[in-house]
Amino acid sequence: MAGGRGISTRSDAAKNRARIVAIAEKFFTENGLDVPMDTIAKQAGVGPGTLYRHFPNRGALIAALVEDRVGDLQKTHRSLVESPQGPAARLDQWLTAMRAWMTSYDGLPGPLRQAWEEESTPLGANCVNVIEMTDELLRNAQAHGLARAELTGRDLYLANLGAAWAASAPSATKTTGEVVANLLTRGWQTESSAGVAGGD
Amino acid sequence: MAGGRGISTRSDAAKNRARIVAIAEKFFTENGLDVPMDTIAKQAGVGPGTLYRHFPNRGALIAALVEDRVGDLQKTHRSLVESPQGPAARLDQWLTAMRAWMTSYDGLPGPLRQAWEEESTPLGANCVNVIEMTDELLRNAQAHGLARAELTGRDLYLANLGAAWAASAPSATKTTGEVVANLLTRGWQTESSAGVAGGD
Amino acid sequence: MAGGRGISTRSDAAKNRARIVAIAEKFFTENGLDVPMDTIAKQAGVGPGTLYRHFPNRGALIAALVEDRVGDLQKTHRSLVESPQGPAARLDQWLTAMRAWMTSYDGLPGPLRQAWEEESTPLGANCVNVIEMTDELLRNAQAHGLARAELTGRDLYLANLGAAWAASAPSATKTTGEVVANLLTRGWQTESSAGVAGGD
Amino acid sequence: MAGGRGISTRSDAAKNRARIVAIAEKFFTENGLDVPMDTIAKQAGVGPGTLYRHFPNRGALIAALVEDRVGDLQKTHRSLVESPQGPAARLDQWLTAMRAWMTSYDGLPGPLRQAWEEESTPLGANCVNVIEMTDELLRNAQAHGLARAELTGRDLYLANLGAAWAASAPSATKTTGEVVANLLTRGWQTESSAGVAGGD
DNA sequence: CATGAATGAGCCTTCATTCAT
DNA sequence: CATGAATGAAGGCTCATTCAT
Repeated sequence: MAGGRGISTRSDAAKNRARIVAIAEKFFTENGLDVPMDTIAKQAGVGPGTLYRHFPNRGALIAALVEDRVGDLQKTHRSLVESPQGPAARLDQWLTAMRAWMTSYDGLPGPLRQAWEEESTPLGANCVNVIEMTDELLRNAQAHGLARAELTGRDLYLANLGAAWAASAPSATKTTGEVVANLLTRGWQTESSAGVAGGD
Repeated sequence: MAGGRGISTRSDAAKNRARIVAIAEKFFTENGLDVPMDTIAKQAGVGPGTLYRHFPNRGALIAALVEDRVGDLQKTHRSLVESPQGPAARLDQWLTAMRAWMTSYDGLPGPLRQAWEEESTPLGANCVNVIEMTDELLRNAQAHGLARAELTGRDLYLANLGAAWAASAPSATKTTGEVVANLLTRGWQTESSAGVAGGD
Repeated sequence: MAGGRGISTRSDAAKNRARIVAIAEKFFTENGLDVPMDTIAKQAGVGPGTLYRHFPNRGALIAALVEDRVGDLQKTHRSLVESPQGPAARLDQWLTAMRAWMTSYDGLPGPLRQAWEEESTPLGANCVNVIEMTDELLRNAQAHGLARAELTGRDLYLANLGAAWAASAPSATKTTGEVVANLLTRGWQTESSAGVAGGD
Repeated sequence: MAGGRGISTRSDAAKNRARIVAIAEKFFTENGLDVPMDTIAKQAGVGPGTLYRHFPNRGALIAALVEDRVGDLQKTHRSLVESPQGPAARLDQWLTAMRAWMTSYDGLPGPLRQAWEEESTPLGANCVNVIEMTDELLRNAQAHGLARAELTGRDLYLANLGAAWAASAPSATKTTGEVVANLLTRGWQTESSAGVAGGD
């Protein structure tokens, strides 16, 4: 119908992709991840076929959006790595940022848990990426004796994913998230009870 | 309960209900909570109408199964309350038992998070119940200075729900659960980092 | 359970039947004929089995209620037959009363149309009865040259049933019924158009 | 409509839609409006999804079929308007045609009564349309003193709808419709009884 | 005679994804 | 490369009526 020669067509496609991403971003932010694909396509002014050309399935679309946000997260990571703060503070801030990323969209923890450690899937690749960044900051804290030695980035990742998920509970307040996070940082024990329960 | 003469007409109903519960238990355990109601009915050898007579909706069926398991949990609670162990150890064991309960069925944390603090729904009532038991053991630990004073049963409940959820990740190993739980108990910080990062 | 000897049981049954009728009357009046049988049984404090013992099916229950109202209609008929008014006025009043009967319950015209001329069904028997009463008053009017000779009670019955049905339209006003009835009485033609259209 | 190159993709959709309409027409004619949607879909050789794509609900499907028939009715209207016959005869013929339309399918009067005067629904729009055509012919008759002045198109529409409904009674004969219609035209009174009973 | 448990066909939709045009 | 039509499984639920207890 258009009849351009090739390059123009490509830019068409790029424009479409961009519009889809923008609309999906909006819808996912406002309504969570449960929006039907058709709705997104319609809003983006394209047919579902076009949507599926750019993103072979729902997961791919989510992954693309998530990837964008991972970009921001990487910036945070870089700035934390170079930050003058102590390793523990850095890790702490990192985890907070990570949880924010995990709750970018309502319902995101689900796919994130699903893709966890699946290096092959696009979403999984991002997860691995985030885990590695976590690992880096964690190791640094461990090197200074500020974080328990037996922990890994994976552990922190998954635990915080659970925290992010829990904090999205219907009757959860804003505080809820912080409390749960705090628990992950300090545990429920006091120093005097250490060794008495759990652990090791 | 079954009994001899006159009173019943319930013998058959009870039998059916029991069969439904047994089948649901089986399916939920094997395939998670997403089994179609009709499948359960069919397998139980009853019509959908009968299923819906006993359990007006999927939530009610889940609640019934969960309630059974809460029974076990209560026993655990009682034995812990009377246990000679120290308060911290008791709380620790309680939380482990609670997480086991939360993962009775694949997908259970979802409804549990949903019903959380809804006293009116059958499932919510059970949650409240569990939270209270948690609270009791927590307060006891707090009274001995073995658990941080600002925590509540709700906090521990929700955090552990998140942990239970996270530990159900597809590629999670058995260890995963323990590690996350351990994190909730002791936090990631070492003593020397306390105060440097995180909460309060 | 009661243990009376027979007569007492019978009175139990009668009491049940009466309660069912009373409740059904109430429900049908308030919510139309679409109320589920179970609802009526429950409200009447009996099991559905009992309900079905007294009334073998929904139609029978409706028929029983309708029959009660036919009783009133018969009184009206008698008083009209003995009334000093002219035959045309009597017929007119009769038709009004009949339409009121036809709309005793929302949705009644349906079953009435269905049962129409089925002498064998209980509801049909009532219809036949009403048609006969109509016929009597009509014939009287015809004998005085006040009603068109070719009409029968059946015709008037069915036409008024249609009118009753139409007057139950959602956005019908109170006037609607009267207007339609008036149409059935006088037709849409003026005298000067008689013979030009329709008829014969 | 089918066409040659490029524009379409609709050829198949149109074909499907046509098939659906044809099947629905057939089923509705033979079995009344109560045919399950799934049945129609299956018979049309399409999935239920396709059926619902074309007609978002049963009402829309009915409306589409009814609209087709309204087309015929409009032709009748035009030819009557231009007819050399007198206004009363025209109105009479119009009402007959309208009743025929109203009974296109068994059970149609129901939805028609429901949608009556709901300009917003597709079916309602058609009703309004028909009422307006009725009004036009009625006014013409009134202008010549051939129809009672106080009547409106709405009145005639609804009264005839009731007549159409009544004439669909199970044991109604072909004659029944005519008799009832005749009643609406001339009323049951003779001239000599005018004023004695009814109206005004 | 009452009870209420059981039946089970039937209904309307929704949506991720594919593929003909 | 875009379109949007088609798919079709799946799913939750109702209710008139029967019948075992």
